[in-house]
Amino acid sequence: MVQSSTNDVYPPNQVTDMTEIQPPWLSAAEMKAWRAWILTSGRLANVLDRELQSAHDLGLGEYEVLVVLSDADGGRMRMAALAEATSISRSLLSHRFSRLLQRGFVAREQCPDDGRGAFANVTKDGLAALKEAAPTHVAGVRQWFLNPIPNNAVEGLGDTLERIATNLAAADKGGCADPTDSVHDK
Amino acid sequence: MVQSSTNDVYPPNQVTDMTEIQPPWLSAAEMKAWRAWILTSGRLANVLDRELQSAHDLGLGEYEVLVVLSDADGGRMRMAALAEATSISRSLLSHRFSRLLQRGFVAREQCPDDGRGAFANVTKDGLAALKEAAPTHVAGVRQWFLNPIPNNAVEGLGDTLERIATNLAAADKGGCADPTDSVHDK
DNA sequence: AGTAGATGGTTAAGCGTTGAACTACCTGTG
DNA sequence: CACAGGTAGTTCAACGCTTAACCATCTACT
Repeated sequence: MVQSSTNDVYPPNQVTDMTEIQPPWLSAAEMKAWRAWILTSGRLANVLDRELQSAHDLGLGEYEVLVVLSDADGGRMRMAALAEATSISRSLLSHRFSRLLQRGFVAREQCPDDGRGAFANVTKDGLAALKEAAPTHVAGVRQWFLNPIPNNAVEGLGDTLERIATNLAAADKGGCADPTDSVHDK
Repeated sequence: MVQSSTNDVYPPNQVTDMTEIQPPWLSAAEMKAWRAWILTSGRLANVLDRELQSAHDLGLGEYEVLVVLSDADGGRMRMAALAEATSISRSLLSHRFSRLLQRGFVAREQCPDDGRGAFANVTKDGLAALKEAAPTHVAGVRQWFLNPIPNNAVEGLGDTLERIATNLAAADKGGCADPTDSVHDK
């Protein structure tokens, strides 16, 4: 069905010059980076989630909610802001939040200024759970994510990832505004 | 509840020298890279999945299955190999596969050598769907993932990601073997 | 003031994913 | 040859996530 060793969906691998190809397909280096990204992002989330789950009965997503919340001024945030900071939908946050609520890790607080609004709070128990889980998490991040990165590359990688994340945030909000932030801009 | 502007779960930000801290917490640069990773990986998968879903009624995961399968020799693979190549569990693959099966994009084939085994095949329709969806997908990858990466950084990033992915693959298989592949090895 | 539309947040129903249990088959050992 | 244990793949039940609808409140315009 497919005779050559490569498909024609990603670029044919006869083309190995990575500097010229633009719209239609991906150069070899681009494709390698993309496929590695796909594999890495899936596996990394899985491994870290499992580590956290089995050691502390806390999902990576729940952990993130607690981290962001605990880092917020006064340990509280509006739900919408929390959703955005953790990059999940309001609906999903609502679900996650009520799971954390049942465990006593967070609390709701009426917002005085806005009758619709609510503040999310971390509780003492939530902070305790966070502190307990943090070493596991940080060790996992170091082992699986940071260690394989060359020391002098961490900073550059951070910049790049931040640029990608920022573009995507704009996409999620403004429907589909084309990203204004490309490093290839002259 | 939290007085300082930072929490004590990720490293206190008094510590800004990123070269020395090791086991306990993350340096500022490390933490920035990690948090950007978390945001990026979630958002990127969401955006690309939505693009593909709305334009071609195909999930990113399904697309990946078809890509890997179409790239395989003869357009067929054993289920377990396919699961590993796409980095998902056998169970999940089984589900995804049967969804693709219902749409006629793939087919099962008895494995002659091994009575338990099965080959996964891409069908003509599957390849057609793939070809149709590919431009959308590649455009998205370029726009959201590749464009924000400095041109000269793509290759290095690909190497780094591949290293991370390889370590994680080992972790998923051999239970919890410590990663032998760290760039910090002297 | 009164109304239309936007926003904050939750809820309901359906679907995808997960992990364990299960069937069938293969492999090695006595 | 029999049997124990491992492997390939699917299925079941539980759970988390997504989408759309929903209510309440706020804002802007007439």
